[in-house]
Amino acid sequence: MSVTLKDVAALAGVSRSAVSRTFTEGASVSAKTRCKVEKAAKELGYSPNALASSLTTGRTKLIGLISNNFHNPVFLEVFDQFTRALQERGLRPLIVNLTDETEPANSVRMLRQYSVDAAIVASSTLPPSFAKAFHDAGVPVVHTFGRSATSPEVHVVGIDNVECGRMAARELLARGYRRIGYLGGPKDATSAMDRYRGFMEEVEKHPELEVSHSFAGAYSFEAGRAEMLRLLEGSPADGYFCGDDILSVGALSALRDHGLKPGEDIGIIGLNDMEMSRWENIDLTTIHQPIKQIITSSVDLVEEMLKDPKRYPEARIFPCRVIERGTLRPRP
Amino acid sequence: MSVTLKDVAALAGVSRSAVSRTFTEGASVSAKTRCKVEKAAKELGYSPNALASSLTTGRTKLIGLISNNFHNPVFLEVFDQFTRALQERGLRPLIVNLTDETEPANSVRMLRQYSVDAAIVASSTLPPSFAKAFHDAGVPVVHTFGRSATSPEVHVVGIDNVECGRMAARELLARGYRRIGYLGGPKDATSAMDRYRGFMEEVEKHPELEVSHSFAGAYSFEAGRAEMLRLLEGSPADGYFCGDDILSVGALSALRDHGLKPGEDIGIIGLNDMEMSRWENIDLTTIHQPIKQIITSSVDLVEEMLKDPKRYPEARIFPCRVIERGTLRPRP
DNA sequence: CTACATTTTGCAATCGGTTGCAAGCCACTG
DNA sequence: CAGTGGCTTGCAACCGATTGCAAAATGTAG
Repeated sequence: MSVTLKDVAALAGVSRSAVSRTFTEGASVSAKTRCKVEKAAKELGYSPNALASSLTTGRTKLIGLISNNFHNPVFLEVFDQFTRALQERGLRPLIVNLTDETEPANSVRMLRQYSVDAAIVASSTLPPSFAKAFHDAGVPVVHTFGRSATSPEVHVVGIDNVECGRMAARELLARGYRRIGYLGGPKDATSAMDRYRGFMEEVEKHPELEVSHSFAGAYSFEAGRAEMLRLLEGSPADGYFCGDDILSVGALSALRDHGLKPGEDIGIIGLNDMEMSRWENIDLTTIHQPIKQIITSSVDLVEEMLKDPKRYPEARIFPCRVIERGTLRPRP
Repeated sequence: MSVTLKDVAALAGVSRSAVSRTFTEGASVSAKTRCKVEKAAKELGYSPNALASSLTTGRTKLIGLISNNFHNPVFLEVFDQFTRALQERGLRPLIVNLTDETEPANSVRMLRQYSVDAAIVASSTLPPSFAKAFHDAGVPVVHTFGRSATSPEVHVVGIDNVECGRMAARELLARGYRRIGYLGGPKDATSAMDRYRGFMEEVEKHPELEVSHSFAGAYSFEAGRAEMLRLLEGSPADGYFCGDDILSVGALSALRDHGLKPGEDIGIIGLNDMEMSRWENIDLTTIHQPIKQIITSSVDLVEEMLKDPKRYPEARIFPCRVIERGTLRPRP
């Protein structure tokens, strides 16, 4: 079937060790044998079996990438960045699509079976305990977009969702909105609750405000749209913080159905700044989350952990900022 | 570090073979030993090392998933479906993000190093030769969304892009468009050229038509928008077949900039029927491509190939149909 | 209880590599 | 030329599993 170490060794007239050594960084081989081996390897089209070598080295370079946000377009960017960042470092993404699963047990077992060197939980909805389960099973883990904590149990890279909630509230206030609402993601998503907390904390400083809140069933267009349609049946607020860009886009679609102009009749501010939010026909004012930096940093952290699996847990929090586009009225 | 076969064998007081056999389907073990082993395994939290076993069985259950469409939202669905379909069958997706690479050599080498059982090339832009390279390297391969051929060299699952071009042309004609244009994806994409061919073939039957065509730089919103903006500078057609939904959405955005109403001033028909096309604020008339069926079928085919790697190559072509929404004028 | 068929079991080789160790090689020094 | 030290090299054990084979255990029939 496939060509192995032994075949190359035979052709080159050297021992198997010699072949192995020419293919491992920093091993001691003379220029002469290296040359012979490389020639033989090329001739046979040999490339070393990564899995076999993992048996002795204990390294597979496989990284589990676990996610559940397959209906949010921002995930396409996340996914693109992650796979590229990993590849660039010679690491291989092994994907787990959680769909609606929220228990880590299956993913943990599976990724252990494949001896992944580390796991990345890329989700803003799963609780810290999810990532913790990997840690407890001895799999180094980074929780990207996870809940930030002052004393994290596992590595977390992302944003301060509570602060983002405050930021959104302040932005609405600064633009003169007085009847304001939070339209969040699902109640069981940590990010939805954290953003809610920050938002409420800020608006409660102003007792004169009329404040409302509600939670969509998912981080999806349909859920955002459905929730906004429901709100429009009653007496809606005039400025909303939608807990995520895709919810915002759904909400914008609902406004349009009712003949309402975003930014004029009702204001919307989102969170994420996904590519689509820049599209001229969406033009969403939103809080920018530095996705690329977050992901690069996550992968950096993964690499660090490969060197030192006992690394002391750390939270890397990146600042966000408001991107002004067309869905909030201008500052006075 | 991690608990192995040997540990379980020791605790259960049986040989390593016995342990191995209790974990492999259809091996001969008595109920008694099986029970002892399972108890010991549970106690130690043992789960077999898939990579070690792959050494002897020659099966990894790893499937390479190769793609380059990370800027087209439809890929999110593709990706969701693929990862789920594979997981359901106990297979594990190992991702390769090609970005701009068009040479198969690197991916082939990498996937061979990881001994994937098969590869899926999920791309409508890469040529058949790309997938062929995997086949030639001894890696069973399915080219999903690939160019359909009457005598394929490797397994292809997808649609007949030429026929889709014809279908789009007929639809525009049936609705009374007489100045019609093709706004395709990049010229080096097989799907862009195939759709173009079918489209032209059909319109050339009607010499009275005024026909134009152009190709966007990529399958992306920006490229579609830019190309349509360019067309609007001159004298645009009044009905367009955009070679892909994301191009259509870009084009729609351009129309809006010029104060033109899609479906009234200028007609647009897309291809794919991605989720977003159903959104009320997009409402794109398009040709539906049965993505879910295509992907399920692709994974079925992968499973077949695992049983019989020498399986005779086959093209599985799925019919498409026009989904009427709001961006073409009604049939007379 | 014996003879024979059928399971069940453990031994040992194997999969494709890596690596500690000791021996071999070489050049250089005195 | 013997002695020293630094590189190279091959041997053989090992990583964590699977599996053919033969021995052992069990079951069945006479």
